[in-house]
Amino acid sequence: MEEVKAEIAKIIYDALGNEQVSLEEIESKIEKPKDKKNGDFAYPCFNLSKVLRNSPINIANDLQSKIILNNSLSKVEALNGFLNFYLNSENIVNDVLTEIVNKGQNYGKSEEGKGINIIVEYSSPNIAKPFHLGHFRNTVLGKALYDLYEELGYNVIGINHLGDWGRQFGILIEGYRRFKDEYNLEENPLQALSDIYTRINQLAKQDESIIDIARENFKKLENGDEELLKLWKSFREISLKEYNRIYEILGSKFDSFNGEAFYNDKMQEVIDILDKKGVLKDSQGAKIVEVGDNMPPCIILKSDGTTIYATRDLAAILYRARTYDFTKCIYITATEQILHFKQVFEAAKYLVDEKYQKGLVHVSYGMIRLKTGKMSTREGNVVYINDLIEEAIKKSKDIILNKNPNIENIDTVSKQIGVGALIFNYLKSGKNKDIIFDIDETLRFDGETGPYVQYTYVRTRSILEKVGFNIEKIDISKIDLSVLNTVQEVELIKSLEKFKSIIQKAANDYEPSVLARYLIDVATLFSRFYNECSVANVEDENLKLARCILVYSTSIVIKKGLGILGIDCPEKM
RNA sequence: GCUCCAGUAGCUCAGUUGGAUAGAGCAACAGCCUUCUAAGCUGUGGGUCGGGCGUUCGAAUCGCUUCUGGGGCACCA
Repeated sequence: MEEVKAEIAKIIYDALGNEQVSLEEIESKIEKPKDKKNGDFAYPCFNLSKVLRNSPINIANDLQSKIILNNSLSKVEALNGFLNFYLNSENIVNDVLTEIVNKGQNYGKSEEGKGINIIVEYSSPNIAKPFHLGHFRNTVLGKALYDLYEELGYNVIGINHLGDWGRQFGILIEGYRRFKDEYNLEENPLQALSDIYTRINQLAKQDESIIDIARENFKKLENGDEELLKLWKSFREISLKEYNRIYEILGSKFDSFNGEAFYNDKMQEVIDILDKKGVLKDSQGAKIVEVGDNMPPCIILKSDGTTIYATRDLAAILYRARTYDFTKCIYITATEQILHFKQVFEAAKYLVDEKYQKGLVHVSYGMIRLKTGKMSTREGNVVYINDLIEEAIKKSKDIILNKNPNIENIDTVSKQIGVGALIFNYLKSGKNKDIIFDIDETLRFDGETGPYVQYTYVRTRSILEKVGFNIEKIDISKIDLSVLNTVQEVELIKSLEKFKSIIQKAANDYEPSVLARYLIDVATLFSRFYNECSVANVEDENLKLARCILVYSTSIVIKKGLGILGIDCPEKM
């Protein structure tokens, strides 16, 4: 499509015959009209007005008469001072469908990232606590970015920077010792740990000696006390087991689970380097690095001499630069950490080469709140992701049993649809938006939702099954695709053409919602086609096959697109 | 106080390298299943693009200012 833009620029340039306006200038002004009635490309003539000393309307009319179209364009029209170009749709129809059929599952893939390493750090829950909605948004975003970059050919490394170290384990260990017999650690061990943690914290409010014991516990843990280390490891395992179950459902991929504990012995080097460079300064008893006038300094050592999260993040940057030689290292966290990462990234320039420092990216997302306010484990107003998934599956099962009682694999399908609705709901709007959790809104199944897109896919499969279409047995060069000329067909094909650039944009903007909304578009255009153009009942064999190819192509794009977002497509629903 | 994000239809949101009558979904109302799954499609109504000023041939989009909501502002992560 971009080539056509350059061609149009050349055509206008030739027709204009005016040296004062450069080819580049013209090309940069060419835009895609919002309304398809105004063609596929438009050139606004307003800025020519001064140069040519004429009204934009006259200029457009004049240019229209002088323009000589080439093969890829069907017509040009002057309207309201715009020159509107219409593409020769036969070419697009043929090019797009042929490409999809030839590439199949590889349609949309790019090589631009070949040999380049990109890290996506995401999910990163604090262990010993169940997954809640906040983690969910993070995880789903990260997984989508992971796949988007993979689609562009990058070598992606997914890192789950677990919150698996810190004083809270001192207190959890104490709680565990006191109350472990009162909780059911067999059935739902993670919930039990979390309950114990809440309880011991309550108790600590009244009994300060518990804090002292906790501090002592953590110190022992840091010094490698065998018994405590064993306990800590079991907490970590219990947590990971449960998290992995959820990651499986969401399609998340991790190449490393190195969390905070992993960097425990790697922070001294950071301190030494900063000290040696002379940037480590004393301030109010703490050791800090200055990071500019408009930001508070980055604290490296607290006044009690212990490290802090910034120290750990810096150690991770150093380690990752050495281990992964990354070109980009993307951090996904909620907006509340924006300042923290600004400070850390600034301080990192004393630690790693410019290449790595420039590659650090913080992708932040808006908070999820309840109607009653911010989620808080302490207050007990938390939405656990397990409960939500269960509810989503139950709802989709009810609907399926109602609409399609004889379906096979009901459990698999209701899981795919329930989870699809959840994921899609959290990816369809921009990541910066705060979300107020509303169970009815979250579990919607019609309109702009995951199930709608999945349903569209099912319809494509259903048609192909009915016709007995087999892509392996098709020789596309023997089919006249130019018969696909209705508005519905051409618009759908044009939307399929955009797939590659959509992936590109979604990755560049760190914004999977771009892809989600695109899939809604494709699904809507397919549904219009579906309503207007019959496939199975067409008598003309060539038209039937041509339409089958369009249906098949649509199915490829939807399935791939949803897959990137972490959503499975059922064949029937 | 400083700073970041958000403010578009009753609700949830698209649309920001400035462009042609501001778009969807939900909700409401009216149609479309003897034909490939109606979780769908078509149509109707619904808008001071938070307010103001400015830049421009042209502003939801850029600048300034102001209001509202949310986040952050050194020893939590």
